[in-house]
Amino acid sequence: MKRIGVRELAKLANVSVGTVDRALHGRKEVNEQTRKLILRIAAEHGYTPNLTARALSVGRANVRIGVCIPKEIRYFYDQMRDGIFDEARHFEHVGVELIYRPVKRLGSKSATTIKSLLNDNIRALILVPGDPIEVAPLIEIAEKQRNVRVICLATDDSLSCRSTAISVEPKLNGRLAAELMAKFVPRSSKVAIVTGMVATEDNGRKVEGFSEVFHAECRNGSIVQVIEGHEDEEETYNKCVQLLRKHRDLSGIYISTVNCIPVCKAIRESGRAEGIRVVATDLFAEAVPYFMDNTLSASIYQNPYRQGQTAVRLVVDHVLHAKAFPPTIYLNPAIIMRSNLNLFRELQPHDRKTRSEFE
Amino acid sequence: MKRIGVRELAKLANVSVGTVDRALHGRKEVNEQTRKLILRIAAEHGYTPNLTARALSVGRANVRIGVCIPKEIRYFYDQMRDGIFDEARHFEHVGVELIYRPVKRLGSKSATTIKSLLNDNIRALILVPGDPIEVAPLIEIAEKQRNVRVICLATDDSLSCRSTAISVEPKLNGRLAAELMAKFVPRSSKVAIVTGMVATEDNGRKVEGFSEVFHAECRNGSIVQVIEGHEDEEETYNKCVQLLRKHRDLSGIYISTVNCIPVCKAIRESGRAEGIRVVATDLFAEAVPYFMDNTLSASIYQNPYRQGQTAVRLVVDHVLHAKAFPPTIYLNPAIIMRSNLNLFRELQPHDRKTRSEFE
DNA sequence: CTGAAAGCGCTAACAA
DNA sequence: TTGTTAGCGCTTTCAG
Repeated sequence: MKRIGVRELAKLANVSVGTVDRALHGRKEVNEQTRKLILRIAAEHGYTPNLTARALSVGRANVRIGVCIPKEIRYFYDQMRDGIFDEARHFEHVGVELIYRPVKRLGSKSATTIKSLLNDNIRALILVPGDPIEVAPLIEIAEKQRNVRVICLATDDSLSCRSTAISVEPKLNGRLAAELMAKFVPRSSKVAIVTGMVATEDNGRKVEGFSEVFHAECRNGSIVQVIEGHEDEEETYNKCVQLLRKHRDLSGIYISTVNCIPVCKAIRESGRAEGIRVVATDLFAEAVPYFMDNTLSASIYQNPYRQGQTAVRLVVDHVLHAKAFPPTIYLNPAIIMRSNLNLFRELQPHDRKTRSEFE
Repeated sequence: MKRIGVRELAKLANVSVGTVDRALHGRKEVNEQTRKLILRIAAEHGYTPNLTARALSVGRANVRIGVCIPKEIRYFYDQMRDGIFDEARHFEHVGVELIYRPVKRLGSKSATTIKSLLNDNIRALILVPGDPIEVAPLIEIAEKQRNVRVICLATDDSLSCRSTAISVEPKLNGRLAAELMAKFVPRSSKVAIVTGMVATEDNGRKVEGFSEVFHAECRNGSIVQVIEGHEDEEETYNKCVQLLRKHRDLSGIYISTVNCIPVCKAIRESGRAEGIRVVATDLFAEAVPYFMDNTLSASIYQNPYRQGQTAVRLVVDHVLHAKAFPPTIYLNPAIIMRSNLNLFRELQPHDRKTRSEFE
């Protein structure tokens, strides 16, 4: 079926393109009768606007998307940003435009940034909610008052009425780590968990997931300790040294945070890398040597690039194709091991030109 | 910096927009001198074409993509097709259009289909090369004579001059399987490989990769047998039964083909699922019970959906953004285990509407 | 309330 | 080899 345009619509309704345009956009300056007529004809003929033409006519920035993500913990959010930008670039010609206003760190108060974004005539807002309690009311305003679709990345703000959230389910993270661990270590093994703060919802659920599956899969296995490193290198290192000293028969450690280096160091220095299997989280260049010497057995990768990509894709689908947002999107985490290590984006050369977009 | 257009370029170079256009597109009908001048000015002013305008001007359906992939081994190619179609739909409005002419099975002679596609005025051709020897000359014709960019999916046709190929490197498949296996089984373990035909290049390289890494990672481990099942259920089953009978101390099997059911059946019936770790390839619904009862420990997933998606994306980038094709794209295989099983597309409800595009 | 007409930036057909 | 010009389909004045 041949696509129809405003021109033929006008002809069919015996009006001018101007009127058609007004009717299609529900502007007020049009007779209710003719408006209905035009809409009916449009529907009958399956009219869909040519978005390219619209973008051209209206002069870019049809679809402004605000982006507010942290700039630090460089690896993770760098990848996320790349995913967002790469994807957005593909939809430039239909008028997609990003307004990028990063905050310094995940903890940073983002309220003012978000507010400024909301005043910038955006259609959607992609953000990583640092403090859910601070952010939730802003999301409320965005969605309800400003008609801005909000997408949470990396972690959900379930308190709020965000349109959707994209993340790797933290519990799944833990479960997957546990399944690997249970298959790596012999029965009756003792393992430990190193985390940031259990109080953080995400970390708590990772620990929960790990614990459930580990007990189910490793016969007679036990989790001897859960260490909180508070994302601090030194604290984590010291606590690990103690852990290793205390449990001479430890055979596994699950690191549920990205902060794995101090753990690896402690293990390596203890000379017990052989006997201890480590499952970590995410990936960055400094971790590579620990994969190579087998200190790290595997890592659960949360795919920040794809999270970003997916967010933009969802917005595009929504505004351009009127596709509804799914309530939540749980991505599948990847498992990193020595063999596939070098295929991950984090380890590609930094030149943006040569780097593939297809991790 | 304000963006500059062909118009101002023309003014700056003291020529007309027509000439600018010709220069920018490296068409022959333009003086080498003026071409250089224009390009220099364009570069100096950081000219980038307005893709919206271009898309509009050039009119829709300017990017026809031929698709010739098998219809059978239903799961894998179904997913691939979905990936291709989903991605193409996003670029409909810039004139991307698919011509889908599947062949029955991977073995099927595809020459006539491909030829018909080539006569259909396509800009690019996405195909799964069944028989490289049969297909290579056709690719040659497409690329050299018809100016059609050819993209090989799932497996490379390295004989040919295809623009690019997207696949999971078979050797990596094997290596990853071996790394998992080596971590699952104790040292000095005996394992076996079940494959289709070693003579097939892909299968051969999988076996090669597995063997390399397994020997390196499993101290004193050995591969006691490589079974060729020729993708036949019965043959595979019988050979497995024999294998199990012969090697009472077998502790692992790597199945390098998708045909894992007969292997699982044989193992389960032997009552030795406990003692044998199985690493399989890809995923389909019938395999799920074997994951649930731990007959299957893991599977190396080649991500057909993403292969398809990536192919279309590459073509779009190429024609719309003049991006060069990378010589080869190796995707990262995913590792499927019990915990993340249900996140894979194969196990989602079949309703296309609810199914997410983001495995 | 409606119609006519001028572009948005680029491509391509035709003229010179 | 180069210049001129008419659109692509839509939005948006400006008149009526």
